[in-house]
Amino acid sequence: MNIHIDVIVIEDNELFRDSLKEAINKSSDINCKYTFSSGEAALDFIAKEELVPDIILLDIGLPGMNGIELIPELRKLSPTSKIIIITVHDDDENVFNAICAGASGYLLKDLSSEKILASIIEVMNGGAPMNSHIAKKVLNMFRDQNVKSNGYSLSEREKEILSLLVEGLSKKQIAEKIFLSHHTVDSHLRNIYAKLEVHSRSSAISKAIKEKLL
Amino acid sequence: MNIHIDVIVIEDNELFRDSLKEAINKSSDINCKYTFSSGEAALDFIAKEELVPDIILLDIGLPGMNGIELIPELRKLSPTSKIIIITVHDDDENVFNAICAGASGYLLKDLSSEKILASIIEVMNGGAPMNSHIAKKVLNMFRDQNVKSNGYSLSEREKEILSLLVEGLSKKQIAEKIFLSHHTVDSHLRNIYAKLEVHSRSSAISKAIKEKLL
DNA sequence: TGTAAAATCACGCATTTGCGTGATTGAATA
DNA sequence: TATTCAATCACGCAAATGCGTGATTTTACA
Repeated sequence: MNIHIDVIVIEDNELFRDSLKEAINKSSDINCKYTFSSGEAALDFIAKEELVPDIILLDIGLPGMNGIELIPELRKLSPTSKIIIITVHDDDENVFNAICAGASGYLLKDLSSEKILASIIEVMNGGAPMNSHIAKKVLNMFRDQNVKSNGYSLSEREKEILSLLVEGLSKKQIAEKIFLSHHTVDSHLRNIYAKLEVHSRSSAISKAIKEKLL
Repeated sequence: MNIHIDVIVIEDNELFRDSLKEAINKSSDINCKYTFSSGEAALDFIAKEELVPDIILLDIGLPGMNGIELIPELRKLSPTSKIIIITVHDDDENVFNAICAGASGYLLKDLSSEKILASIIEVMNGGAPMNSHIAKKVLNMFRDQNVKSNGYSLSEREKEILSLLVEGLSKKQIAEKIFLSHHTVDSHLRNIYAKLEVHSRSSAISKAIKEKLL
């Protein structure tokens, strides 16, 4: 079979850009015809030539528009292209933004050319190659977003009522729904407010959702 | 220097368990003294012997308590141990639960013994080795959790007021904070409710947070 | 230049909410 | 056995809320 993968490189450092291109073109299956030293140049060319690369190797630290900002623009012009970030920036914010913008891989610049080629293949096969420290960051961010707090020791009844609050029901509606007097619901609400240390329905709802209390 | 990494294996398949142990013990730096065929056996032994392994290789499909349920228990007994999942289960739910429970790596069983050893080293160095398809799943789940909806075409002013709502302020407080008449705030609120298609403050707040409107 | 949308302000009213201040019952726990 | 705590119910009141029904002024844009 004759696989053919088209790659473009967007990287402002001339040396690294050329060495990436060279490394890629050593492979028979993977081909790099175009490289760009800025996001603007790449966007112009892609728009004009209606270029649809399989893979875009993208640096973050670019002159003018940075790599992260570039991702949505690239995806507009060529939605099927997979984007692999290759950068020195491994801080949470950049990683977070790149992933949310839709990058398919996140590699650091210390990588050998063999591993970069392997990563391109992985992405083409539906994978998401990542530097293992980046992966750790992603895992930690992911976990932190999904920890269920439990520190307020709400009773089951209170959790039940809190979740109805979050659904937008009034005291009266809650009372009807779970067959209680509205006085009882009121009483539960006060206890909930006390435990959550809030003084309004709004704050309780915010806290419940943001801190994943249910 | 003389690194020494203690590994235990929890895996019910005898063949795979033994082959893992053997592969690990071929390395001079990494050592596997104990293996277990069930979570319960591992927990008992760890508790009794006060074992503190550096790495726990953990299967998901175990008899009795499954690997995911095991993670919190293992972390209680030996909080410093890093857990690497090695399994055939690559569905979203298992991946999600494993990560949230605090796994440091997620590998599939088709991996060569060299790569497993390399993964152990990576975890010891603070990384999180992951099968690239698993990584893709994590990336997708992560991205999906962080997409900002924008489909309600709220104006800037409305977003501002909505965010103050979420903070728990009353109309009067909002009015004072942004130097408006409370009538004006009321008016904005009604427009927000209309755009979000809700009829209460509670529902608006829930929708704003859950759908990441701010 | 005209028009539509956004932002501002206003009154009245029925309903809802938060809170102070109680009480009773039953289950769990020390 | 005593005591604590969750769950239930009750009254009253000041404040806040949602909504109907207006109006005027900016701002954007076609």
